[in-house]
Amino acid sequence: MEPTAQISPAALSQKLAGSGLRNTPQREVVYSVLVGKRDHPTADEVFARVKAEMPTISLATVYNCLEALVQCNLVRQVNFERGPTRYCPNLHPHAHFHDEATGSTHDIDLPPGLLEQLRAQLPSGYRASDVEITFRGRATP
Amino acid sequence: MEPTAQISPAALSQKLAGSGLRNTPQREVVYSVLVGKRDHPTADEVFARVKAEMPTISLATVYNCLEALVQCNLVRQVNFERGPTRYCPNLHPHAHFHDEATGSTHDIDLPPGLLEQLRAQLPSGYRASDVEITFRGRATP
DNA sequence: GTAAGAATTAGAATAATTCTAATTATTGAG
DNA sequence: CTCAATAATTAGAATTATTCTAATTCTTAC
Repeated sequence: MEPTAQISPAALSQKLAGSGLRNTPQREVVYSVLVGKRDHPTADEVFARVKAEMPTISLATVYNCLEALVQCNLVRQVNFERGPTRYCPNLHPHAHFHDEATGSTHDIDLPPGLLEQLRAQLPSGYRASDVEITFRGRATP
Repeated sequence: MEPTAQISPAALSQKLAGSGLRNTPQREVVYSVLVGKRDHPTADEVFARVKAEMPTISLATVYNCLEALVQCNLVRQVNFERGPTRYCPNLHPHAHFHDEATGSTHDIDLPPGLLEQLRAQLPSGYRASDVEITFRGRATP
């Protein structure tokens, strides 16, 4: 997979501005740390890496910067079903739709074969015991 | 979507036994509460519902029961990327593979159109702004 | 240059989950 | 049947990840 190129500080500022946010040295460093090592770090790990370059930064600021970068679509949160784990006794293959307006979660039926088609995308040697598909958005009745 | 039928206490015991676990009154009540109202409750919500029937149960036991039911494949955890949120600067459409052996997460390229195909499964009126696909398993090199 | 708003900081607070130690229940061997 | 071993439960403490708070600093626009 070709990597996402690191954008320039000017472009970063512009992206942030597009969401009504400012650029700051902290946000630049947090972003460059993420692009520099693409191993899906946690906020704590980002904090540790950023501190090497900017020892006075606080964990709260790292959270703030990550939130800003996610908000302006420069960074994705990998597991964004934040909050408590939810449990589901439906054993049929299905996806979940998380309604951002109501906070509720609905099951979405999947046609047979779709999961297999997805599994087929895995490189050889990758054996997936589970596939989780989550949609996030709004349902208009 | 046709609902998962509630299995009998005997079948529940058998399923649990298959994973080296025992059946208990607490596990039966937790399971029946999940099947009784399929709204993807949190552990806390399960706790509240179960207490109505079994006031002496503890939250720790509810967690234990849920874990047991997940382990014997009677219940699915809806957001199972437990632990800290991870961040990813890769903006190309891609899925994630979470290696259970190493705890690491890899990006998985997706062919163009696959996300659209997935979105097409949504009932009308459902508008998804994000689709998250997570594989869990092992990668054998 | 100054006022208003935004961002940062340290540390406290909260929320979800896991751990601990004591107790109770169940199972299997004899 | 009885007893030891193991499993499950309980209450509460501990931990972990995240968010909040209040004080301070930085930017931007006028």
